[in-house]
Amino acid sequence: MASKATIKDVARLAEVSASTVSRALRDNPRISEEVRARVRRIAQELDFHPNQMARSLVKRETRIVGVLFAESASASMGHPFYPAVLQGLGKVAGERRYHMLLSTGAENMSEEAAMRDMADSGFASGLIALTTLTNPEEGGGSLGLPVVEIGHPLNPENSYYVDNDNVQAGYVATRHLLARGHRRILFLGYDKRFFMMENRLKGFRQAMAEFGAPVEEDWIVPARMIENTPDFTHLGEIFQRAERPTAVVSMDDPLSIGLSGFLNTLSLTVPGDVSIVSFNNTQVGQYHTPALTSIDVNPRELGMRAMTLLINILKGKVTEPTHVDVPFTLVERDSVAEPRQS
Amino acid sequence: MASKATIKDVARLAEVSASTVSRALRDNPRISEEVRARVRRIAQELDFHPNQMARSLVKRETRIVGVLFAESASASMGHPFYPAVLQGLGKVAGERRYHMLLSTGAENMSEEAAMRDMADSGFASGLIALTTLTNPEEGGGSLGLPVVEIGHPLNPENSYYVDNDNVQAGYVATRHLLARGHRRILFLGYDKRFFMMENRLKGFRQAMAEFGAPVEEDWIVPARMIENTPDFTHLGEIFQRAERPTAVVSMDDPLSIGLSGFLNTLSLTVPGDVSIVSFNNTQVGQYHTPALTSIDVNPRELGMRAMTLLINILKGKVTEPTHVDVPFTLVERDSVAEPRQS
DNA sequence: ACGATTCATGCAAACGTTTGACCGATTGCA
DNA sequence: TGCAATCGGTCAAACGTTTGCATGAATCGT
Repeated sequence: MASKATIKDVARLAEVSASTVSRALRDNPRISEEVRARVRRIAQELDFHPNQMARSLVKRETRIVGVLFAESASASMGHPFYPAVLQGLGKVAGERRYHMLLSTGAENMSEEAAMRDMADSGFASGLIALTTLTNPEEGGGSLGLPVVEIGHPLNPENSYYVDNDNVQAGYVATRHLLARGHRRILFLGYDKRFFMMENRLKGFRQAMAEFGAPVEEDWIVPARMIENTPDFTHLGEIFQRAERPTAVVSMDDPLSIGLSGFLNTLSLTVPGDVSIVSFNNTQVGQYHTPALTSIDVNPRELGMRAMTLLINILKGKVTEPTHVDVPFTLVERDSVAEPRQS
Repeated sequence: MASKATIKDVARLAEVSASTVSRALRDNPRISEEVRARVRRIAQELDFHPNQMARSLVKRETRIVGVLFAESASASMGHPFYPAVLQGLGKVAGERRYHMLLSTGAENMSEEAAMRDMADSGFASGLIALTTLTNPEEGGGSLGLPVVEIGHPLNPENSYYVDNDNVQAGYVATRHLLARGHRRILFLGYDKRFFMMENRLKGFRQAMAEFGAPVEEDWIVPARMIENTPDFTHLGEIFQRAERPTAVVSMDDPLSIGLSGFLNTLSLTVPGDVSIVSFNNTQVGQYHTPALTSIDVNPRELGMRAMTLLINILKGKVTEPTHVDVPFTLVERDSVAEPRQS
């Protein structure tokens, strides 16, 4: 019991060769029932567990997939989107008996570098990456590992990825407001570093065009952050005009909550004066007053699909670049109303 | 470039033996500057990265720590506490260049089983466990791996663990109410399966005794759950009495929010009619109206300390069973007021 | 100038598996 | 009865490192 039993110990006690033990335990048909049973028993008694290192060394595969969150795993977890994805990943990983290796690359390591690091470490058989940027620096050579991305990849043509249809999402969010009569709509939280945002904006424009509503270019505004909390002071002027926006499509619940508070300081109420359609359908948005109407991008499902896809790739069941689209849902709550007659 | 370069490839091109390459790359002083430089260069050119499997096999250590969340990693992530500790773990793991392996043991695997599984897999050099139960089934033999627990372990005497002082936390929470004049205080969310709860309750009793407030035993109530959301109907009777509680110590923010809503249905307001001191200081509690006064148990710090401790153990810097206490803070917001004159 | 140190490197064994090649004994078929 | 196929198992090589020991060359002290 002192140190772990090896396959040789089992072999000796079962009076067979190591190869036989290996085969017996793996249910190789060339081993007789009798021997198999004996080996099994001994292995049990010795509490033998094959050394995965040795195993992986010769088989050149591990049942480990590397999981890579943008901007160092460590930072991300603040937003509930990531835990949700992780939960999805974990669920199917568990079911399929895979382990997840979290890269937590050094502080300011680039996405690319982190991926390389993870791949080079040799522990993972495949990678899941929450890659979100529009231009990571230089793809570089292949990693020699299958990679499934969550989000919109650089080269959709030859990538495996799972994603939402973000232009559709942007479209639906906007149409929801348009259909209730809004025409002066502001797009909040734009960040051109993210594909996602580009696409949502595209959907926004589509919907606006469809309803013949004009798009004011300076009503497409990024979220300004001061020490991690949004700053809205630059919106003051826009919302104090007579012709102010009557509705906002906002890219994230926390952002929307901030906006809601800011509007209150201007004596504008939500949804009375300004309606909001938000994204991510988080708990905080749900508990906020008013409860936010928000698009749920289904992060858990994103995770599940990504892990399933990767495992299928690893098993050789999938070989062609594949794209899976995870449906989103608009959940209606209390932050949208019809615009006041003006 | 097809398949990865091995140490032998480097050796051949550098015209030295494999052992020399190994030593050169690890800065063994027995290698001359000249050779070291040459080997380095070649390794670089070949984009050589030592195979960690092989390496770990002979060194019998990996730079991987297994991380184990109670009730299957996958389920936990719903509550922000877990991502926060994961964030802490990840931060120091990254800094120290360790990887984290998430166990996602099969669906209904016990904590013990999951730990064994993780240990047997042979990938992890140490374990971090968020073990919370008062009685896991049978400790069983040692795992042969150092384990750091987050939370109160079964055998504090010979365990490594990091935890809050939960009796003190319970005490402080309760005193906060007592000091404002409350005497009829209900303890909500008790669950005897958790050490944590036992301790907080102990602190509760201490404070009550200190202020000479009587403890009604049936005011120590568990959280009843219906499909994952709390059910308060059984509290109706208690809160409709004339001598109802004027304050509640509640074990979790989401629970408190539920309670708050329930009280409203009884035409009781928070904090006007009932004050609440909550635990976990989550975002939802912060955004809720009224914003919750809540005890922050500092989950991120818990994670950081746990990882630091484990790595120190692995490096042999710590050998004696150690306990680190992470301070909590009571953050005051709007859910506590003085009781109405009655 | 010579044996004793030190220095820089190579050799080979180990780490614990898996797996293709091999081998003797049964069995099947004609 | 002879020969091939099948069965049940063993042997040894391989996976890619690390590391104790051996070795030959250079350096040193006397």
